[in-house]
Amino acid sequence: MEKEKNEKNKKLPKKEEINEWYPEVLRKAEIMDYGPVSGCMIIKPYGYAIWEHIQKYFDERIKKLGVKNAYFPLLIPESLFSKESEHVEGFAPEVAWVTHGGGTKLGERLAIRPTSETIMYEAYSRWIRSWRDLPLKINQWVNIVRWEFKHPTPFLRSREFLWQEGHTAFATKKEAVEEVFQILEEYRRVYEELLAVPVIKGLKSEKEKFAGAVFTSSVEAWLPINRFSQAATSHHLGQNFSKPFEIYFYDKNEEKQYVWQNSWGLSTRSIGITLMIHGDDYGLVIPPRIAPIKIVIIPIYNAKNKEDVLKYAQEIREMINKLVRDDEVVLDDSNDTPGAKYYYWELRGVPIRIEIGQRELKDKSVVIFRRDKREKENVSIKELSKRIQELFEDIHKYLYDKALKELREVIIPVESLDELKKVIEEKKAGIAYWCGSVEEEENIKYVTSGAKSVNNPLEGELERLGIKKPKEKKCFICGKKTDKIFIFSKCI
RNA sequence: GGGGCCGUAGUGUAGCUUGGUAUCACGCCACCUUGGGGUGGUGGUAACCGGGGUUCAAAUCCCCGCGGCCCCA
Repeated sequence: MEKEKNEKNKKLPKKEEINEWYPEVLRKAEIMDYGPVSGCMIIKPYGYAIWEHIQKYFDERIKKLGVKNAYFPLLIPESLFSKESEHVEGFAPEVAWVTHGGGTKLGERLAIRPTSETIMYEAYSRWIRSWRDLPLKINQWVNIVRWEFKHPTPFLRSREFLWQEGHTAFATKKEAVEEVFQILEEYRRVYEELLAVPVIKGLKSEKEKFAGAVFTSSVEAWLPINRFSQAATSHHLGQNFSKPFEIYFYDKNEEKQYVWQNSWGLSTRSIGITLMIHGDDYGLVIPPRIAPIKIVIIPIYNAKNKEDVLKYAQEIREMINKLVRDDEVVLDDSNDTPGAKYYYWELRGVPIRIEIGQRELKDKSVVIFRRDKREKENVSIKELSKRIQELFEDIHKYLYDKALKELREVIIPVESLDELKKVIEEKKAGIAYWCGSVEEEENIKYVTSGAKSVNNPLEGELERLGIKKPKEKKCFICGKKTDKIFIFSKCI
């Protein structure tokens, strides 16, 4: 009986019980912990290091596009927050308000930012005067509070989260719209190149677009909880904000013009998406490019050869230090047995493990274990550096391909609402030609008990990802002719 | 938005029906032992989610709050 219990604790079945697997593994691997308030979690160092990788990568990319970082206040006066009507309506239900300072009731409530359009644009209206002030491209890395009432899920749906929000202003609509897709492509890169997660670039439906936007584009990822997740968004705001906020400039002809604006964001949800997709029954599998610890070295010795083996392990470590940062390699010389260390580091998702014992010492080699496939191989130290680099690439590719295969298999072409209903009941996603009407989307949600439109994939996306299209180019509900294809699914 | 289940050391649990010294395992610390997939031993550490009520006495019964999970809309 006790043995049985111990065996059970070893493996964490991901597929069958992912809703328990996910928070349990995240906590055991020390990615996060719960805080005292529901939906507000602690990101522990091992999890935060992943965010730092994402930040570094994206920050460098946007700086090349001329974006500068800044910081705007957390608190937004209600009057300012309410200036754009669609925007307020969209966010009002989930805004957390500061109403008191100490014991004194404030004259005006202050919103804790659920997003920073309003507080930034108040400043933009003072900063932008001439065509020479444009384009203005500012980004901030900050926390956000949105008071969700659904069950919180670590990283994927929490009341407080971290993100970057870019807010840009242009003289012309053309420049602004171009940038929307430029940024969307950067988000695709973050997911596919860094996190090994395939995503679909596309446009949100009228119903699902950002409150206050002219249109919203997104990248979307499929999760093993049988839902799509909005992985990042890039909005074109048109002049919806510049008019109420009076953000205008005088052009070269001395004519007054309102600016054209965008906003775009990527949050810590990206961490949740990545970890949920790649993990397995042994715990996390962290893609090499963001792994806080990339290599763990396990020395295997007995009383007689301990010194020699450890010395050899040290040598190997120094070799590796040329490939990865010193803090990204761990030489685990603690007193646990090798097997115990294997399980420990596998739970934490370290991509590569190097085992070193008497045998390897003798023939100047090491055993390399790759976390993704859980396979071992023997490598001579001459080949070590090269092989590690190959493996990092290969692990990334393997994880990406595996996720892509699942994405392809889960999107099913449908020709009617009944078919969509069936597909959603089977916990998959549907793809259909659809006219995009808000009423029809409400009906879809009702009939399928909760499915939404995910997005309208951009030209070429479905081909790029190898996703099948439906045949007839007419709306699967009203039958009207249309060229627009949408994916439908439950979402988180 | 509606309904249900649950909360005991860091983790997983026993105890709750029928109120009376809180069980076991893992983990953690020390020492010995062991070492190529969770080595074995000895000793130690550590808990009743918070508040209120009932009672001589509450982990146990009642109420409120906080938190976690599930199902339906």
